[in-house]
Amino acid sequence: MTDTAAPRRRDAAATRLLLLDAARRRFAADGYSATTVRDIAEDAGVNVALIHRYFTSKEGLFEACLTGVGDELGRTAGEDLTLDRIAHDIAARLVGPHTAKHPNQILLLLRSSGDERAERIRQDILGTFAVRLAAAAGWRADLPDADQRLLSAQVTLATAFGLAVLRSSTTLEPLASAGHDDLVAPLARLVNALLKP
Amino acid sequence: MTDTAAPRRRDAAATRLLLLDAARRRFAADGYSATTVRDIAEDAGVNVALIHRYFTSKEGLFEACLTGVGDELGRTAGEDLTLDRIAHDIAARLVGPHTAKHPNQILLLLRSSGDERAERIRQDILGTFAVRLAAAAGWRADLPDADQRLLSAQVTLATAFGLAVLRSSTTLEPLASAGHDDLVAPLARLVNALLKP
DNA sequence: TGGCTAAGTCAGCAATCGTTTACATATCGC
DNA sequence: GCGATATGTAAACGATTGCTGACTTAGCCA
Repeated sequence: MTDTAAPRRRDAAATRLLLLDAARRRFAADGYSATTVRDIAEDAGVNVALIHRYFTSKEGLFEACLTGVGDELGRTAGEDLTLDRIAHDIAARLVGPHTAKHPNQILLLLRSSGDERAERIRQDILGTFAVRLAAAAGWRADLPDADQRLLSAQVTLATAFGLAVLRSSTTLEPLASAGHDDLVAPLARLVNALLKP
Repeated sequence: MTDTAAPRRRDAAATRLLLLDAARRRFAADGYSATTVRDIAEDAGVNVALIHRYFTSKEGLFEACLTGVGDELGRTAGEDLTLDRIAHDIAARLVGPHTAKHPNQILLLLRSSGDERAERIRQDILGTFAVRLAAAAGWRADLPDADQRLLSAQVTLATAFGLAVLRSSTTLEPLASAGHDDLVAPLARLVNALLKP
């Protein structure tokens, strides 16, 4: 019985990703301060000291996680967002296939480390996301009711985040075990009421 | 110059409330694990050891905070909740007058300590609150579409929580500085779309 | 193949955490 | 007024935290 696991091949980029991946899960699920660097390192199967080698600090790692989801959202939820697909997209991001690999990464955008730079990154992502949502609903900055429309988009965004939080931290039924289609129904009505021009 | 502050009169119940009050603020604002018992004690102007005397542990104090907001919600958001007052009530709870004394106490219901008993308390409060919301919209357990209606009520609840989180942890404009009336407008449309029978 | 550098390991630092214990003193019934 | 007891204080405990430095070893190129 060779129970001694074969030591992984040395690869800086690969272990960096391992750490980033484990960190994203932990931070999203447990929050910043409840997560220890030793937890992350153990999840990644990597020595603790490497966290500081590749990310200089726990804060640095958290920052990297934030920019990670930022880039991912930038790619996934692209420019071609149409009004009648918003409800579907939100539902997909709550129960979709990526949820299996990266459960509830949206939550990461609500986790706070207290660090100023991380906070700025978070603000930027949320801001551009809200604008993108509003734009899909015909919003433009020079319209007379621009503020009210943007506010409505942010309320819609709030619903998405609230659903993510409730589903991840409670067993509130029927919400907790609602599937994609179950969520699309009320979300479509919500989007229609809030964002329809 | 008598700069030595007059030592408060010894009063167990009073200092218990001082601790509870400070704890509710801290836990709601910073979360469970980011809050230290020394922070709470200092805010309350009270010795750290008294936390363990009156609440046996940090977890115990957190539990007491939860049941506190539970009772308060039970009293404030009474039985007489009508459909067309929901939007107003939610908005009031986000920017209302109690917000001055107890800013964002709703957030406490989303903070997790990991403790099992605290988790149960949280679940109970959220569950009954969702049912109460649904009931105001004509929901009854024996209706054929009971689940869908309850789900819609929980989505509405999710919006309220999402708004609380976003407003407390970001400076997302115009949401962050939106007043009561600004919020009622979209919330009324939302409630109308989701809960109207 | 030998050696140099990058990649990973190990042990332990100082600080802070929740908690406990031993002690001081205000408060109140008698 | 006196003593019993509830209330508050002070100091420290062990455990855990993020982090660091000195060390070992694998990987690659000349």
